[in-house]
Amino acid sequence: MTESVRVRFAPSPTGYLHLGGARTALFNWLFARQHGGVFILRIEDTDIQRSSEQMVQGILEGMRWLGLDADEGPFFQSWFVEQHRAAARKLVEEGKAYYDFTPKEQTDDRTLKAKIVDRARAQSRAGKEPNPFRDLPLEESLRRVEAGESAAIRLKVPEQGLSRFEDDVYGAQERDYSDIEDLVLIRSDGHPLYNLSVVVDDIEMRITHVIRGQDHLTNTHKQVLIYQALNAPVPRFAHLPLIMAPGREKLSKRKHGEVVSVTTYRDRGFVPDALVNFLALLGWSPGSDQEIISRAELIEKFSLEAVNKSSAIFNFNEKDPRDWTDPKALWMNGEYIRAMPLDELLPLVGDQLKQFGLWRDEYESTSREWLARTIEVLRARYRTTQDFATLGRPYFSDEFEYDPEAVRKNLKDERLKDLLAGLANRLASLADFTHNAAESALRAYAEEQGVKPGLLINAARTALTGQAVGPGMFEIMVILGRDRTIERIRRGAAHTGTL
RNA sequence: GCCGCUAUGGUGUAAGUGGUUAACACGCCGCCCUCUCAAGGCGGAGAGUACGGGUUCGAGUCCCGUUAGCGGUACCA
Repeated sequence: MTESVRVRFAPSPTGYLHLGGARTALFNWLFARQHGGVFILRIEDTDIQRSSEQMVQGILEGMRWLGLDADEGPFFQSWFVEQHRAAARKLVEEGKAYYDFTPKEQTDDRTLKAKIVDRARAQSRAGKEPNPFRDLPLEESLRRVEAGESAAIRLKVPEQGLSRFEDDVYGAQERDYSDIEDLVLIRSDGHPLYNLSVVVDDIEMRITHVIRGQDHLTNTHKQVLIYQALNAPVPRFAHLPLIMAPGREKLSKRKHGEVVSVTTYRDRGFVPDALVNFLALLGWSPGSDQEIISRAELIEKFSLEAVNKSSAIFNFNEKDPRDWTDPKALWMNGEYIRAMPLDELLPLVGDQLKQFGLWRDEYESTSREWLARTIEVLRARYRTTQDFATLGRPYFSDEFEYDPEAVRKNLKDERLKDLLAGLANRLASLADFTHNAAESALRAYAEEQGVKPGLLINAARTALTGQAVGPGMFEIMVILGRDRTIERIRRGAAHTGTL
């Protein structure tokens, strides 16, 4: 009987779901789906001080939006603290771990990192000193603990030999036991520590493949030791290369803020499938030239063996508001907006229109066709669904700004004041206000007046939308309808020469 | 300091077991289309594969060294 695949995503709720975490979740999810396995969500909330309910909700929200549904969970690691303690006690009884009565060192986390390095440096220079409590007889240890003396529990790490495991991404891994210190399993205040907790939980949840960030690669040796001490089967491990910020900096929630938060992408108009597609290509490739890959194909083609070993840079530019995130991510999102069925795009655009106060109830009834057509016309030039509400505002509202640059370019000609007024009259007298009728009328009028049609077309576009760019001008007229077209052209005539 | 991981254009990636001028996508530039901007089509610039040594008829691919970046080194996760 072959044990079916069971994987988990185990974020700690000390911040929102960021892109690195999302990609880890995605790869776990893809792996599970591909193997018909189980994807488990476990929130590692044992760091009570830094965890918060709000962050938990944020993570859940992000995963739901991305469509990474868990088959089991969410479980909370804090539920299993007693089991973690019991496991440690068992190891002490079996002589595989011991009570360490060394008083706890005070650490202020200001200079924490430096302290760790200092200590490690001193140790590597002078050599490790054996822990005096490592071989204390069990009876004596228990007596002292019962007497109320506080002690941490440490794992006995072999003094000699080599730890090995095979990583599904990084290959064979080795580490000398002498480089691993007797790690603390349970703090002297009874609080179980990370390495113990994950292992006990992963055993309990019968995890078969641990897929997580590469920052855990070297610590995996410690965890393997705990599995062995607990007589539990060691799962397979696969570590994922890290995602870095420009300049090869670590991607940090604190430093890089919203660009790395999944919810930002939802709020700013990303299509979930597009972000999933983009994330999948960060550190993995199907081995072909294919860039646009559907979720179903991702499930089919994904493999841990094809995951890259080197870290990838997520290339956003904090200064440019138009290119607020990785240009390739924006391009890809545009591809999805262009290619996806209109029925699926409609509600996403609708959400943005609502967010910007541009929604009208008739878009769901009498104007549904109009909305669909308008989105169809606009989608070729937008990269996020939010663009419909910002760049596309003139199509949904009469209140919009005239871009000074566009006015200067298209409405500065003095003759336009009369020409536009004349054009408005011509359009008003049209029997049928259609694309072709409007175009014929405009071209005929231009010829009569001895001007190039382009002059009137570009002027009209700016009069109608305040912009110098946009869809074909007669498309715009049809979208706006006769009344608004005429009104805006007259309004535009007033703008001529204002700048 | 010690241990480990990594290294292909600006970015993301290709280049089965070493085999012709290192490929694709994004971005950038130009042309076509055209009433503008996109989209689309076509083309261009941009790396000789971090550096230095080997092995080999032949190395981005194998080996060694160096450098750089990253990770770990905690009674954090």
